[in-house]
Amino acid sequence: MSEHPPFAVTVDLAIFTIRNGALSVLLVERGEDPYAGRWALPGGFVGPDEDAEAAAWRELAEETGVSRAEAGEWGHLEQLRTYSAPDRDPRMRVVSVAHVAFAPDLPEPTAGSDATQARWWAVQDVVGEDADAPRLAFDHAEILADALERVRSKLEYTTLALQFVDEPFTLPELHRVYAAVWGEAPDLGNFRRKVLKTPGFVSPTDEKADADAAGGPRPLLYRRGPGRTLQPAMLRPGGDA
Amino acid sequence: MSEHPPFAVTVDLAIFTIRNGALSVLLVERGEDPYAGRWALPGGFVGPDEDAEAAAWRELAEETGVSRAEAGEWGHLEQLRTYSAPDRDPRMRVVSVAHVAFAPDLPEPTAGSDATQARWWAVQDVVGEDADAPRLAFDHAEILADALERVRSKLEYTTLALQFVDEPFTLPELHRVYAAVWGEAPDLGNFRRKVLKTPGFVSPTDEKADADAAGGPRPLLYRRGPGRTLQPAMLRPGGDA
DNA sequence: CCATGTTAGAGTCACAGTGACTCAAACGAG
DNA sequence: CTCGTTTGAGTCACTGTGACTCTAACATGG
Repeated sequence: MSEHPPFAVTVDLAIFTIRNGALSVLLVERGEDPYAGRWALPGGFVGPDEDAEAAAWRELAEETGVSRAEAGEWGHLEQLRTYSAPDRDPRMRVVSVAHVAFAPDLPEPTAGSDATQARWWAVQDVVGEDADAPRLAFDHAEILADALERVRSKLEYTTLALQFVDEPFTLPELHRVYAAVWGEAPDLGNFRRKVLKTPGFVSPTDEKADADAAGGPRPLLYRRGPGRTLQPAMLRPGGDA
Repeated sequence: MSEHPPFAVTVDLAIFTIRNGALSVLLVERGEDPYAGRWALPGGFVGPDEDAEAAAWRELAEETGVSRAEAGEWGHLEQLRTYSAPDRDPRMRVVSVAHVAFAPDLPEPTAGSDATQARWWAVQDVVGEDADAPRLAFDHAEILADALERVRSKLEYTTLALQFVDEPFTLPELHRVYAAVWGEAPDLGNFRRKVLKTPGFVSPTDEKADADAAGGPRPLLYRRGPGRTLQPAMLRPGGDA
């Protein structure tokens, strides 16, 4: 009872956004061993006077280069799960409380202190088994896979997609969020019906979007509604897995 | 970068079962300060060579008095979330990886080393605001509330209810699991239709249960099916909250 | 042995939500 | 002005659900 082994506690973040129509995640290149030169999820140690969530917010603000107050306005952050395999860090015993964060399109990030550079990666280019896909450091490939599953399933039963668009937005824009995250989007007509019939999902404005080079009518603009859950859920097209 | 504050890492378990038709949770009475005499969730420190899940399995076996191999057969255990408020333990910085476990009716438990006694509590008697409801130690009331929400929602979209019954079982028995966990049960006829139409939920046998003192036809016996998810979900009767 | 109360399980009906469509109108580009 | 694209309205068949009813199988008490 008196010999508790010493642990270090960190947070790791899977920060998602949508860039150029593709779901993207922020990765940092490690500057030091172990895994020097490999890409990793941003993260850091939990401070003596903060809990894991506060540490995650702090890292989110640092890593994206916006102030913490600003981050609180647009961002959504939640705990994912904790990874604690004894050998996940070769140096010492490190337990990581992983978090997931969502944000609308952000500027190119600035590198943190312990990383040489940071940039957005299309998720497809990271989880793929291609030769040029980066092999992530530590167990971050597993964390990213879990985070990805979390985002995809949360789109089903919450209004989380709103976190990926800037206000005001159009329904086709919101529809493209689903397309980017799920890889496959529901039928646009049915999607509109579902969103508009769900109380509190979006609130309409009486304005129309600016003209689009692609042609077509100018779609109506909406704002985020107060609703947080979808009942019943929006179903993934091929989502039996 | 070189001064990482020292943390202790523990696991806490919310172990649920159904006793006398009521959802119940295992609590231990603390024998020492802090919170001596108060009831708490069972738990313990994560060992140097195990991850949090292994520690949780070990504690589950210890606390319920069955061997770990046996526990693996009937039990289901999963990580809930991690609690890391800086002041959650007055002695030192302790981060707890909480887990949830489900089991069919178990014998009265044996006390662990650091607890004077352990027993099953009906969940209703613990979360209630009654005068004789125990005030749980640490932040365990919050953990229990989160665990309870996890069980209730998992019943909706998984076949988790199977973990609460012994094989073979009848559909009315399974129905009473939903009644106990949700407080309110769906209509029995509709429940049967839903369960039987869901592929892989239950597999029928050609035997009937023994006679019941309450009368009525002897219900058919079933076994657990291989399916793990429900699509679409089973809806809670008043479950808008 | 019969009447009575209880319960398992089958079945019915109306309704909400969904997938897969079609169609008209609004727009930019050539 | 024409053509291709896109928004948004609308239709139709089908699935799943909630709220029922009805019958038959049981135990118990007279």
